[in-house]
Amino acid sequence: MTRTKVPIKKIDNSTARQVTFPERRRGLFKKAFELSTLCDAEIGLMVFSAKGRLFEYASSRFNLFLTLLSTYRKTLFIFSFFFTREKNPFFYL
Amino acid sequence: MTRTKVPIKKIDNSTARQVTFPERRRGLFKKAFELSTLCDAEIGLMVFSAKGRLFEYASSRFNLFLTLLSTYRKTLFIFSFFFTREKNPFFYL
DNA sequence: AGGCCTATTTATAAGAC
DNA sequence: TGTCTTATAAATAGGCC
Repeated sequence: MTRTKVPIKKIDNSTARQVTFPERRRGLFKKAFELSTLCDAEIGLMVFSAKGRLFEYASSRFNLFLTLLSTYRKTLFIFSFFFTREKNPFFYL
Repeated sequence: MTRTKVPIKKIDNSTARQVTFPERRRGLFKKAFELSTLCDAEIGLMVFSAKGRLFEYASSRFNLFLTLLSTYRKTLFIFSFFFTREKNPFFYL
């Protein structure tokens, strides 16, 4: 239920946190798509889960931007260690 | 008022579109902050207005990512021409 | 152009299964 | 664990100033 108001701080319970993550992630991506569509804006959005998994959204032209970024894969891979709490991040941009 | 349901397509009226943009942009950034905080996720979000103005949000560790990106300013500047409908974009990453 | 108001739509937390 | 439900919180469209 947003049957109850939830304070905006890290959810203590791990299970509850893992349930909330995909729900709100989906909501965020939907909002990004709507803003881009309604207002003719270009949007790039990257979300790393606590375990370092990457989810991304890009409006049409932004795909060019992400393509550009892929040029720097090795550098970004190094940086991935900063984004994850895992010692061996399982994603690769 | 969401007194009426709005179809998700480009808002025809320019004034209405310009009113909606900052409102939904604020909403999107808030959602990004909430997801990052609640679920311990790292988020990078870039929004270009139709005129090419940049708005961005980054959760804590993502600032390192944006710092990295600044290394490629010149390349991104060239790309800015793809993001904007203006001939002379007034932003510079 | 920007800030409040508020009816209505939308998002979502917790339950049920 | 995943899907569906539903009560409630949150976002927001259009008015008004």
